[in-house]
Amino acid sequence: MDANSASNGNHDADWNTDDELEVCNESFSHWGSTSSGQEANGGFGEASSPTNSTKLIHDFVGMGFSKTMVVKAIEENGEDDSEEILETLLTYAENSNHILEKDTMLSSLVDMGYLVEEALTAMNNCGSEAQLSELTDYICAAQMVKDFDAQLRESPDEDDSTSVMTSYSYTMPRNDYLPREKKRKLHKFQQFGRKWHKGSEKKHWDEDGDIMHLPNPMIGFGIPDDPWPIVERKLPEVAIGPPYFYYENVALTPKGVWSKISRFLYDIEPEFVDSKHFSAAARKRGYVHNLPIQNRFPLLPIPPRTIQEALPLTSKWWPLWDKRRKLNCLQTAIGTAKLTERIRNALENNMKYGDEPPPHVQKFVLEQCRKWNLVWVGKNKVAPLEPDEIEMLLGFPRDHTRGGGISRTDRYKALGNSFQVDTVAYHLSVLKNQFPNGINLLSLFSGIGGAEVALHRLGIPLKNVVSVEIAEVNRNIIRSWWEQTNQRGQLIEIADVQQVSIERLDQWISSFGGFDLVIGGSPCNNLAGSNRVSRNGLEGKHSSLFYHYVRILDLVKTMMGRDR
DNA sequence: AATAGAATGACTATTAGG
DNA sequence: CCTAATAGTCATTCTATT
Repeated sequence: MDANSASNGNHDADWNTDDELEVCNESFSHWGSTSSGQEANGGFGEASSPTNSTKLIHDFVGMGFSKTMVVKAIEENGEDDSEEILETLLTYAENSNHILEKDTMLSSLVDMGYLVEEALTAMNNCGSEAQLSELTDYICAAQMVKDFDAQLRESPDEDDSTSVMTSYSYTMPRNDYLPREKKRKLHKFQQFGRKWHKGSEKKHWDEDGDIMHLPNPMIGFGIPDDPWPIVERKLPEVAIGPPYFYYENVALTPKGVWSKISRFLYDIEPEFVDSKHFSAAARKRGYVHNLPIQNRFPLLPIPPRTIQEALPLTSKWWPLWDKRRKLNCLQTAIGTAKLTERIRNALENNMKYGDEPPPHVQKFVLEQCRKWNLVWVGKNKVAPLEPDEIEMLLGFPRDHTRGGGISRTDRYKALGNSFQVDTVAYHLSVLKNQFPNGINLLSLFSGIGGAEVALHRLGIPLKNVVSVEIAEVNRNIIRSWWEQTNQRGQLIEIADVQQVSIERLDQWISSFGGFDLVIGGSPCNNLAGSNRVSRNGLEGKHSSLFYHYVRILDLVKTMMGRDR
């Protein structure tokens, strides 16, 4: 049984009670309700005028459908309405694809000796694109958790009060992560100084062996409706709030970066989550926080979790041999028009009569589609996502980044650097019961306000928000969102984290009575894999601003009376 | 025409896992 | 060895405004 689902029911009722929330709800209502029947004039007219069946067959086969399916569809619908035929063909394709894939996977698992129930749960949670090995790992790990749990109940453990660092009861066995002694304060700034003196030898500080490994599947301390029981984790004493804090960055960093981040954030083990479990696009991120991890609940409505559900119009053009159901990570740069043309040419020059393109062409096209997150928008035509589609995939209201004089390029950049709202909101949902009257928020590196949007969509009132964001266009986006959602609290905008001084913090804290949450994701420029120029790690020009997050969090903790 | 801002397209290495 | 993924940077070109 899953310990989670019991807690999912009690919060959704709150969703529509507030006026402001309804505005928000409206902007999401296009999901799932979009009908795909009204367009299809563009580029399709030629097929319907001389209606003889050979031409029809030729046209549809040219679109990538098999001849037998086309003939069958024409028999069913007659040859007058090409719209109807196309719909039928798409239904065939969808069904046969899904059923085939699902069925073979399920029977393989059952053949291997797993229970049908176990197999289905695993398939449900790992997504329809999951490999067999991923599914078996999932089932195996779930079994281990069960056993471990049973063992715990048999022999209640004795407390090891000798160590300040209490152990983490995470659901996966980990021998790779060894929390350090708590000599932090002095030690970490000594280390900080040492890094700057490194000269010729590049990776010296990675050599001490504490490399953090990423979990597989990447579901952190749990995702909605997953069967893994959540065990209470024990935080180091110094890490416990107030304030709560929540730090985020890319999961795939150079070696040693996450160990260091964790070391600076009170040795808390990062929670690595891939947002593909919350949305139709992947987003592998690490989160370090001191929030409770029990009784989380997801944002409603549940967003579409496949490309086909999120972007229904692309299904018309999606070839059978493109098996993608999830998008890759949404980045700041998009594919070029030249690439679209290259792909179109490759397909058209190799499209034999009534057949799929040859394997080497398929391979090339699929590689490029994955690399640049391209979707099918016409016959043999792929294109990058539109900004509003990215907004939707990330959980923002439609047109969140639109207007205010922001360029298309800057929208892509801002969105590519943002939170996935559903994922973050799931982690923050535990605050709702604790703060019925709202929270005071310190939001560092706010970007386009992912944290604010997540809290608002959770129905957690925002009392005082100090938002620190360097880009003016992003501050404009947050301010206009603040006004449009009729926030009653106060929004204080600061441009630079380096200007967040002790004096200012003291002033805010004494005037608000403290911050309830310090949230932020520091720049990943120098950590991200796509960076070919300056992937310098945590000490890079931008990414080293991480240390300001640590500085400010430490100050807030100290001023609020803990950790002295 | 001069200018600034926006758009374009070419540019790998480091991870992890099999 | 292989496949696969990856919140990006930069010089150049285009375009809108003056």
